[in-house]
Amino acid sequence: METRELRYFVAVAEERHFGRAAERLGIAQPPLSRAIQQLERRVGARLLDRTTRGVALTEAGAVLLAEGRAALDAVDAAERRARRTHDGAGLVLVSKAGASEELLAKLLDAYAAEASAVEVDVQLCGPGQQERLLRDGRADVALLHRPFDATAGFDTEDLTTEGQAVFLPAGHPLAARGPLRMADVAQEPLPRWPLPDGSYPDGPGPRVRDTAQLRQLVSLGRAIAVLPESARHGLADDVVAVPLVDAPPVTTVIAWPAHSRSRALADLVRVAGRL
Amino acid sequence: METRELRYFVAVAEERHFGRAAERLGIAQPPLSRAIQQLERRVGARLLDRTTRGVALTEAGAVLLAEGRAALDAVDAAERRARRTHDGAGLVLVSKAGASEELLAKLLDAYAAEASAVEVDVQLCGPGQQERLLRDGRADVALLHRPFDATAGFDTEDLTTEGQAVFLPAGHPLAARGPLRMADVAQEPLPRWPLPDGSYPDGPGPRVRDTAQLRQLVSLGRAIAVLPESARHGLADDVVAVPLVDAPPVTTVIAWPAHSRSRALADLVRVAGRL
DNA sequence: CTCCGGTGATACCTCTGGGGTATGGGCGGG
DNA sequence: CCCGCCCATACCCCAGAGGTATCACCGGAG
Repeated sequence: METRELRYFVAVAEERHFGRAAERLGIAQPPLSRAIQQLERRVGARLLDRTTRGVALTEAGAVLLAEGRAALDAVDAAERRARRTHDGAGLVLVSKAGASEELLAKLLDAYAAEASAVEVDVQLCGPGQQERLLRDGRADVALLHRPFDATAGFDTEDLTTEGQAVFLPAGHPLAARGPLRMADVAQEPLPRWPLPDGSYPDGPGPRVRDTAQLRQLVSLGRAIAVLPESARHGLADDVVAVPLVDAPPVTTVIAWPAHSRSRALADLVRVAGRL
Repeated sequence: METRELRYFVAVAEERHFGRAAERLGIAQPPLSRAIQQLERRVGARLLDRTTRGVALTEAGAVLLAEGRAALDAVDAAERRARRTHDGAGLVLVSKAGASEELLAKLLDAYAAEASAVEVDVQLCGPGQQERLLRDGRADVALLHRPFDATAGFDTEDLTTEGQAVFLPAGHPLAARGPLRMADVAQEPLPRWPLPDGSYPDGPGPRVRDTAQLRQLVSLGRAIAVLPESARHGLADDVVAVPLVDAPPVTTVIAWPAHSRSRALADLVRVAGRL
């Protein structure tokens, strides 16, 4: 199976429409139809149910969509990592903006002190995007937070575990009370995080893309946030953090693709483990 | 990057020789040379150092070889799993021959009793091959044994942990003594297991491919074996198992590709977790 | 030093098959 | 019932993958 065929299939499966998929791929619709037919012959299975209104995935098609996305990411990763190796670029570390800031700073300092340290390119992103970056080779290593981020398919090492706290504007009624419970904040307008496809769930609450944005909204009195304790690091005094005693603990882990074997990555992980 | 290019590159990188790689690929050498040049232009990096005696990998080439193999496995997996879904085939479970036999039997029985059970195709193989089968889609789920098997990149769930024992022919001098220590068997001719590439390390000791073979050799008095305790299950009385008190414990885990989401697999894992 | 064998690269040809345009067939909605 | 939307088919073109013949280069044997 060629990656071209797989890319074509993924486009059609996602658009559920040959015309739109062809446009997205920059080709005409008829060759796309033919390519999918050829792919179906090759796989030996019908992948799409065609109707006059569009297409639907068969069971086999759904499997090929899921597995094919992973395969395309792996191919992209191979190309990107080879190119970056040639360019002499260092490691790309990805972390959620505003999360584990202190830990990240310590890690970067400690690693930079190593004799064999290479340049570390830090990339910040919103939640749920790190896994994708790690999978398609745009990043080499990530800081993830269990149980929020999926660590499936990566090698990981636990770094720290901490409780969560409620972050409130200084004047908020709950700010004066002692430690809170989940029930205390159940009625508050919690922010909405994007789903994996980039859209937001319906409902009240402001839309946020990362913790840094959220911090600003809290400071503006437009939202309250439930975040790991360490998010209080570097906070101005217009936001207060109140421990949330019955929230599940959050573990920060360092994660990397399972088959990675580079010296630089191994050093970074070793340094992280010693923090 | 097309899978064809990647396959060509992996062949040349493995053979370290354009002529042999071309033969293996079933094409002539000149188009292979051109394809690699085109790949190097596309990646933007020299991947091979050509000499008049053959080729050597550059650093970028080594990265592309490692990542490319994983990517090709992922592409193969996508195709195989889609085909098997269409054919209505059930799950393929792979386990090492002779290992965890009782656990495997219980798992298969318990799963078969589920209302929504599908057919489970059991495939037995030698050590170190399960990961490959899981990665390239020839299997859906595996029983692995930590710390012997690499579980990196898979989702896993621990099933049982057990100690190891020495398996001896009934008349062996050590068979009469009580529990043994590692030092007691250090001088014995332990069997040689194949390396990941299929070859065997140099040295004394018989070559074995799986635990079932090994059991027969022990019974014939040609070898002694260090295996998890559960390997004593179903053993004839011409072989005795003596506990090895200071051997590292072995954990049997059930493992599956991280992105697998099939109902049948989820059921099987759930059943395994309840054993 | 020369020559030979083996290695990858180049030149040039062939023809497969991927992509384009034009058009057909079939179904749902107004 | 007809129009519009959507995917499939027919047919053409040419980029590019693959083949053969040959070259250029280097190491080693004599």
